[in-house]
Amino acid sequence: MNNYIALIDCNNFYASCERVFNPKLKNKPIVVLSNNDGCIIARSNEAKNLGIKMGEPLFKCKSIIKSNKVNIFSSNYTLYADMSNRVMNIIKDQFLNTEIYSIDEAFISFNGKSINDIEDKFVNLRRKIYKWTGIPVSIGISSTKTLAKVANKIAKKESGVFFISSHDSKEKILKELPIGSVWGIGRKLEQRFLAMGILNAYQLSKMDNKNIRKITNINILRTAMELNGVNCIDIDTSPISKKQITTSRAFSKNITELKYLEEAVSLYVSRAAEKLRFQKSKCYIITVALSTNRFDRQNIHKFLLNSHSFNSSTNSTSKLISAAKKILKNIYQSGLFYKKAYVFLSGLENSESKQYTFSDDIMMIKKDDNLMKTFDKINKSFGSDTIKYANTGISRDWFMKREKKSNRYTTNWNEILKINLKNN
DNA sequence: TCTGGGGTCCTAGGACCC
DNA sequence: TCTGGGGTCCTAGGACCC
Repeated sequence: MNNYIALIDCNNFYASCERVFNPKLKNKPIVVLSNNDGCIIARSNEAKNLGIKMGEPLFKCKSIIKSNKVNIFSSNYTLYADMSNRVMNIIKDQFLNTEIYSIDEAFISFNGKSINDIEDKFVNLRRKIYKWTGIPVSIGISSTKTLAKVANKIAKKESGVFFISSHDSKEKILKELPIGSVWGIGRKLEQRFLAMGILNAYQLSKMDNKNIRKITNINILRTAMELNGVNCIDIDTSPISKKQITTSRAFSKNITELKYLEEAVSLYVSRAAEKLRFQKSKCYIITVALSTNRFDRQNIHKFLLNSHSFNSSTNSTSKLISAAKKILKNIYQSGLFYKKAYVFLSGLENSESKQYTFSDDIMMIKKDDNLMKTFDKINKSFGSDTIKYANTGISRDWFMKREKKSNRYTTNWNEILKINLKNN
């Protein structure tokens, strides 16, 4: 019995989610946009073949989109998160050691005997996920996470399941894999390696360890070792708490008035505090930042930021909003055109094992805890924002633009898919 | 007109301790 | 003339991931 690692990756995930509920989109080009309908963040294969690039601003590829009748969608995270849960549950049902790595990827660790058995198992899993959710996935299998990533790239191009099984095939594959396509090597490191004549994954795997360590960091040494089949990056099956929580978003238009900035920042604080309570944490530090449009060539780009420390950690939305408003007043400069606001929560600790001090008013803290518990419970049962803080804004004119959003087919009764039997 | 959001980890350097 | 050795913690900034 050998230990293997598989990477299951949903194909063009957001675009595939849209397709599940709209079969007319089959074989048609689709793109999904970022918040504010700004950039392309997902493409179907047909859209990729038209030369539309990942991360490209929409206005730059308008003409290709128009002439090829590409279907455009604003991002619908409610739908994508629900579809992701469905896929992940099927995987977790079958494999004990599953790490949900991102919204559309999961690593699993398993023991296997024969190559044929293993391939059969994953061909079936792939079929099952497609049948039960409508989402196509690719599965790469090998001995380490980094090699499973490599195998997955090939699976995407070929039959959907790919197993790097023999030493010889691995060598050939790594020689054909450009250095910049290795997991963990970004743009900067790619340039450095190319300048040194390290052009592909195979060359990296053959480099001297001390030399790698000298020119890069410990992570890249791990990557190189993983290419040689040595496990260095563990499967993490427990969802660990985040060490920092961020909520930041660009506005649909520039804001100059403090009043609207207060609304936006209060809303972002509410969201961040919800995330904080969801992972059962409290924070000591809140940071608020404002930024002007970094693409505006007429004006200097400004990034204004300040923090507040609490004597006693908190996850109360009211306390956090009140601190955030003070920071905001302090950093705000009139006459600037603000495009984006940020809220960071840091200095996190477990709320259930919190240490109190003599100066803590424990009765008040318990009261706050209960209030927040009720607040979250109501919003969970009746939908997000059923109750909200009034200073997070009523009309929210600055709120992000999402003009091409599809329905939340799976989570909202009013938006459920309707089938017209007459036409069938 | 128009350019995402949310994370993690590592390193270097400073402050400080004995 | 001459100025140790070893450690921790914190922070800012850089690089990476999806």
